Amino acid sequence: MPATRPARRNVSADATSADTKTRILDAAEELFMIHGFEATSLRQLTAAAGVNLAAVNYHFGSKEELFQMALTRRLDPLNQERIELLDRVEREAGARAASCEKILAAMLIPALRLARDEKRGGKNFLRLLGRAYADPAPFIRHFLSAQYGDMIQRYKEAFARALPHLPRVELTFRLHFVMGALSYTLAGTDALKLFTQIGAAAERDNDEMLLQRLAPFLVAGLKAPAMAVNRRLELVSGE
Amino acid sequence: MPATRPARRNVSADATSADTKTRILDAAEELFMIHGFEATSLRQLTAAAGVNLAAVNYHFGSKEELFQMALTRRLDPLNQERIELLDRVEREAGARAASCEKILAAMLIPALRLARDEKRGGKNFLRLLGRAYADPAPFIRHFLSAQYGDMIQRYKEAFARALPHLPRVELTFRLHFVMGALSYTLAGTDALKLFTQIGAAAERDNDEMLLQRLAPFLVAGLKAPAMAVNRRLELVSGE
DNA sequence: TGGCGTTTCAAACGACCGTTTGAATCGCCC
DNA sequence: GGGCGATTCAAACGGTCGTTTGAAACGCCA
Repeated sequence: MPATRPARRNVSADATSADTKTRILDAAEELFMIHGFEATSLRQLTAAAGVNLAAVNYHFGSKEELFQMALTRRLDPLNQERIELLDRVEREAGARAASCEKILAAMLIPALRLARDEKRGGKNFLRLLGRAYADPAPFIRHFLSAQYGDMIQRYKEAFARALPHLPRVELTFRLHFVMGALSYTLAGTDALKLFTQIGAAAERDNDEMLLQRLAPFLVAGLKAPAMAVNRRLELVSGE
Repeated sequence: MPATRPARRNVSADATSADTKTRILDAAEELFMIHGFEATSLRQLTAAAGVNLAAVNYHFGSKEELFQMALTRRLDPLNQERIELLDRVEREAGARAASCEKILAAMLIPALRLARDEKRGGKNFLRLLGRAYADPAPFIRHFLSAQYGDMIQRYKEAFARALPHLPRVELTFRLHFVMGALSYTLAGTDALKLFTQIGAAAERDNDEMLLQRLAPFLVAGLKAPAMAVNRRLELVSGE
């Protein structure tokens, strides 16, 4: 009864052809990114990885656990780097509050580095992550919330110190908007094909240029004056 | 050979129990919103609608066409209202360019009205729409692009006049960010459960409060100074 | 009332799904 | 070389999927 997962035996530092688990994870990263969790079948996934169909259940237990492992593999180092950068930014700010720009940079720079590093998944993984944010499956939501919660809380407190005039509730909403723009940008789905006319921008630069342009947009949004009480969204006077 | 869709015969203005097509569309709106397109089966959908399984293929041809029809039903009036409001805003601005705030309001107010109107789908449909933005299925992407393209182009030109100093490429990116924050906000998935501590806000007010708070955030982001050339995203001096 | 196009219905179709099984194969240690 | 756990493999499991079918029920008009 293989209720408990068997332990790896010999971890050969194989450089030429990756072992079964890694091949599965790499294929999962790409296919889940392209098609989403539900629309990706284990049959096409194992075929793309060049492994037997049963290998997923043997090594990971289930399709859901494979998905979580594909996320965790890249997300844990990414989030740890984010925490370390935030620590550093706050240390260097000393008694003063770290600036919005620096805090946001601490959040985006690790993603930027990861996007440039194909060995850590590169752009593929960032798109998978952006996709996962928007996926409604309860196990995905629950997993991300457990995996991201602490980091988000740390950043929220940092932003609260950087924006002391901003009501806490308003900050919560704005971080919500920040996550939305970020995940949508990372996912790169862009249903409206807004980018069709951008043209000559080198493909290689796109992802970092995206985050480079995203940062000032988000900083300005975060620093915007809080919505005035009783000042409704209005089209023309008297509406 | 029922290759062509049969025509409706007697459109009874039924108020008590909606006809089959409407019941299917209502159930589709809710279930696609909750579970997404792939994860929603026609069997649970027709069961929820109280109609026969074959009714979907009879009335709509396929699951994909049903999805598109569920979107179109609400989206066409919504977008038309957006175009009309933009026309009005630009007419009132006269020779001058309409302000960013007004243009954005013309975009958000119809969504706000729809969120308040349960007869037109209310919050459910807005979440379905936000979800559809993030869905990678090619037929959804293609459909939204065809359905939204013209309206987005109109708004893009309006924003370009309101922000004449902003390079066109920068505006394209920023509208991308705007769409991201908007769709993520509408979808309301919020994998990180940022809202858990908001507390006492009345449930009924949430959706309009969301858009009320989103507007100043987005306006500030749109008005932010363009990213300086060679000014990289940086953490500390010299990084 | 009979006929006919529209709609509903139960049933089945073939295909694919995630998962399990049990035997075959591999790689190491005694 | 034999033994044994780890891994791979082909095959099948039960189930669900979207779609199709052909007959039954319905609603109108002649």
